[in-house]
Amino acid sequence: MSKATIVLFRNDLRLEDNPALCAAIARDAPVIPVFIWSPEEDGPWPPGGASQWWLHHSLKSLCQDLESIGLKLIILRHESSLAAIEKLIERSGADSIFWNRRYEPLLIEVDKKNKIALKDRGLEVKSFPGNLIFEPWTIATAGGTAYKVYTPFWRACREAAEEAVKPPLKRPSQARAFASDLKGLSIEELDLLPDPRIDWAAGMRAFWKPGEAGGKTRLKTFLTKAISEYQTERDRPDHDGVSYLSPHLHFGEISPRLIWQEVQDAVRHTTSDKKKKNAEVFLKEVVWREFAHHILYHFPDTVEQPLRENFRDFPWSPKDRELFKSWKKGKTGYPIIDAGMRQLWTTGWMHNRVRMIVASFLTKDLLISWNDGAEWFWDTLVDADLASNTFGWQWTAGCGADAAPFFRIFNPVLQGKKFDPSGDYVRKWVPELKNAPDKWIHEPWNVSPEELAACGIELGKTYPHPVVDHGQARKKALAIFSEIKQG
DNA sequence: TGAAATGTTGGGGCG
DNA sequence: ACGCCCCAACATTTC
Repeated sequence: MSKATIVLFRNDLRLEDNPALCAAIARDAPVIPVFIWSPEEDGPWPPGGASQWWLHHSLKSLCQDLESIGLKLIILRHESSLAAIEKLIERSGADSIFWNRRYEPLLIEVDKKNKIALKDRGLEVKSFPGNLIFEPWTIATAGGTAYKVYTPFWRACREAAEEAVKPPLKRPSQARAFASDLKGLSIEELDLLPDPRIDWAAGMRAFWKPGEAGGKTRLKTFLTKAISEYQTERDRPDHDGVSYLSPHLHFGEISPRLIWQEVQDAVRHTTSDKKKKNAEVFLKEVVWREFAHHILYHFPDTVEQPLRENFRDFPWSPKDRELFKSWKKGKTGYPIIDAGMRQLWTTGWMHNRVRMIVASFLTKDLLISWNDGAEWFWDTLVDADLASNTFGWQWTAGCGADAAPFFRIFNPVLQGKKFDPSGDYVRKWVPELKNAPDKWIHEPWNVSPEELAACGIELGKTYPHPVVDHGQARKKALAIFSEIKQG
């Protein structure tokens, strides 16, 4: 039996700049690309509903892409990835297995154990850096410790970049397929899609194109247009000012190294200092993602526990089911909050500025634990990523790395007026308010019932009263948070 | 990658 | 012309 190389696909569902795949092809033996669905290995964080929808479509796209270079993706389903791999080795006689690294604490453990077990069987096992620009252990302070503050981390990355950021690997044009037929499952058999009777995915389908080509298109579009105004436009949920790359990055449909490179290329010959500045701001955002992974790698407990220990026993309110539900469903009576939460539910995504606003509202106005917010995001976001999600929530709650100070409490009305000045974002996602004028669309409780009626609004009926008074909630939060600010 | 409270300044109205 | 007061507008401090 001819020797073959297994390539595991996990969160790197792409052909371009895929080190494991390229290395396998370079080995000049048949290549067996494999995807193993083993959500049990994610422990408490198996992919949520929105992520599974994305994964289904991304796998479809990957299958086609692999076919175009002569390969057939083998899809397996097993509680244990090791058991699935061992079976496949028996059937194929493969003598080596390559993969790109993962960085979530539990998955690092899985991959470590698998590596040892497979090496013991005499296989050549190789892991590659593919999903981050900077491996988490390569960036360290002068004292050799992990960074906990973003700016010095950014500087360290920026400095390391000239050396560390290698040109992305080309998309392979041809590969040697494994000769005999290896039976696997169809994508449908993984049963990743939500019940088709409730067409929950309609909004997601309308907005997203999962897969490598979709990611590439997003990047091209962004680089030709929005990047030039990124610094200010990225804060505008009512505009198209962001890259929309987050889900593509999470599933590895696009490589962060490729993004880095293409951004540099896009401004290399420009004479516009402004464009250069804006591109740099975008790279900084890409590196926030790296920072989140850096933190998760060095502080694996942060998935459940706050990084700052003085938050360990923080007196979060016992979760009021009704209140929490009003947040989840976008019925808090605060237009910008409700718009964001409904955008999330409909499209599987929320604008980053609005994520900060709704997260501040949950943790500071409602005093509900960031863990509960993180869980909801995990299930509903197509870009749900353990590192970024954990990091973002701890940041807002004030208990994480380089976190927002306890007194930084977003005012949903002011944020709305500032970043959605004409109310278009609210009108799009909260149609009950579509006839409200710009002037008070972010604070409908501050106008008379007559004025509301003229716009077809009746508070408590067509649109909810605010579930809490922000002014009072803020005072309460300040009192509670100030208790534990020390340390 | 906040917002509110408090402090300061300076122009204009007015006696 | 002058001082006084008022109050935006802006700056600083505080939470």
